[in-house]
Amino acid sequence: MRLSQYFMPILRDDPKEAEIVSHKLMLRCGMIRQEAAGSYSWLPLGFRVLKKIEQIVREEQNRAGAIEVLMPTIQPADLWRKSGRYDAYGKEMLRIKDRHERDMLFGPTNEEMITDIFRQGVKSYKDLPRNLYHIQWKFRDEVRPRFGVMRGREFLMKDAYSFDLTRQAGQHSYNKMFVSYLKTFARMGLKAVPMRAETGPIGGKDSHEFLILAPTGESGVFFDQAFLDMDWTTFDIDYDDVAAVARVVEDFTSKYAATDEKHDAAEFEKRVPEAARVTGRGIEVGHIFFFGTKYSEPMGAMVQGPDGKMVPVESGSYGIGVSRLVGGIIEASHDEAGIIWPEAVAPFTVGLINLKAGDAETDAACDQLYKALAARGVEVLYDDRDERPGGKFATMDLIGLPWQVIIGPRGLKDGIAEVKNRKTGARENVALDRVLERFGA
RNA sequence: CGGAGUGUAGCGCAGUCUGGUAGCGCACCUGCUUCGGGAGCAGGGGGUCGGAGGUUCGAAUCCUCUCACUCCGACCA
Repeated sequence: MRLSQYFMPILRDDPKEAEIVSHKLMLRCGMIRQEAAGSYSWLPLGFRVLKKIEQIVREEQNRAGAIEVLMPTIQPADLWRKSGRYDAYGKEMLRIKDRHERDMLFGPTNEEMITDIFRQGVKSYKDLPRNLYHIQWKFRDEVRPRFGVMRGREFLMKDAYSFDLTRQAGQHSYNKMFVSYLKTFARMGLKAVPMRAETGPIGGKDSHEFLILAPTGESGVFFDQAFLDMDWTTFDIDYDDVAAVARVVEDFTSKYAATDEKHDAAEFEKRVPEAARVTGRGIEVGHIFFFGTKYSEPMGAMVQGPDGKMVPVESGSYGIGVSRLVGGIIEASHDEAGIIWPEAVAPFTVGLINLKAGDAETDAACDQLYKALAARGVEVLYDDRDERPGGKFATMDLIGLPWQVIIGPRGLKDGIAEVKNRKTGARENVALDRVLERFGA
């Protein structure tokens, strides 16, 4: 993409409504635009990141055996009356009437609808287990939305729902999601520590939330330093191996980790040596629940067991805040100059800087490299604008692409480009004809 | 939902107390000089002053109502 033809409205000053760093940076980079309290348009740069995150989530859900569907944002109220949550959910649920005066609502979550879908399609224990998910916009009419996309009212969420015949099978489904969450967040460069959680309005028996460390997080967190030293990235797992999956869960839940709601100071001090006690703030990026038959019973989601008897299915639900992750990753990865995108979610991999647009030789070298990179599938944002170098550097640092390739007359004399790593700041001179291979192209 | 604040150009702000031609910086347009870490000079464009009523010869400014947004607390992917 040529920056001269892109839509990326950069701001030099922080908009005053932004309080936390991710919100400021997203606005300054032109990633989002606020439309109402807690409601944002996603501009091209932000949209690319959102889609990258969504795709990683999708791949890891599929890998763990979940099956993608898509349910509507607007739901009929009757479904919720059946589960008893229409009244219980309170004002957070946005209620709407259609032209026939039928009660509708903008879905804050989908337990009811998915259970209804499941009920129609599955009658026998032979059809279990199943795990259905979708990635869809939710609306929760928060009393006080804030912090940009971190606590919006409208937000993109992945929610999965598992259905099993027995408690034990349900536990395995829960465990699979637990492990897939570790992998999902790790792929985005995050260490999301699983912590035992309150079940809240979703209700149920077992629950963990996944939190990433960030000073602006909304929850206080207390955990064992050993978590951060664990291997989050390389463990490979056979999701059908019940014992192996359970071992990973066991491994990641055996150490102390709690949010302030569940924190027990005495236990913390007993179980964690002083030097290893980490206390700080965390951002919740995922939350999983095992709730047994809480919804299947009232919703009549029954299957016929081997003995011919009807039994309610055991189910769980599993959420990842996809749009929140965009902010969360920035909170976890930025510096004074701007964002530092982990490569897996970066809107572009390479920022190509033409230091002297209008100079025939520099233009030619940049154009050639730009086309070659693009042709080989490297995502490159080419700053071909006629601007001064300082502004270009500042913009590129601000939007935080992992790599910068800097080409100007000075280096060009010797046939070299400069390659800069945004994260480390390290620069190296690379012969122009070697830049392609430098990016695996 | 309680408490506190703010609405003036794309962004940041002054002007409001004490009514009298709507301003500044950045950004944007034109020209010249510049050009490896946010340049200089000159010229220029852009505003229903959140909205509606009222007071007044005259309202960004005073009065009434209203809407939106932000922050602090209780709740949450």
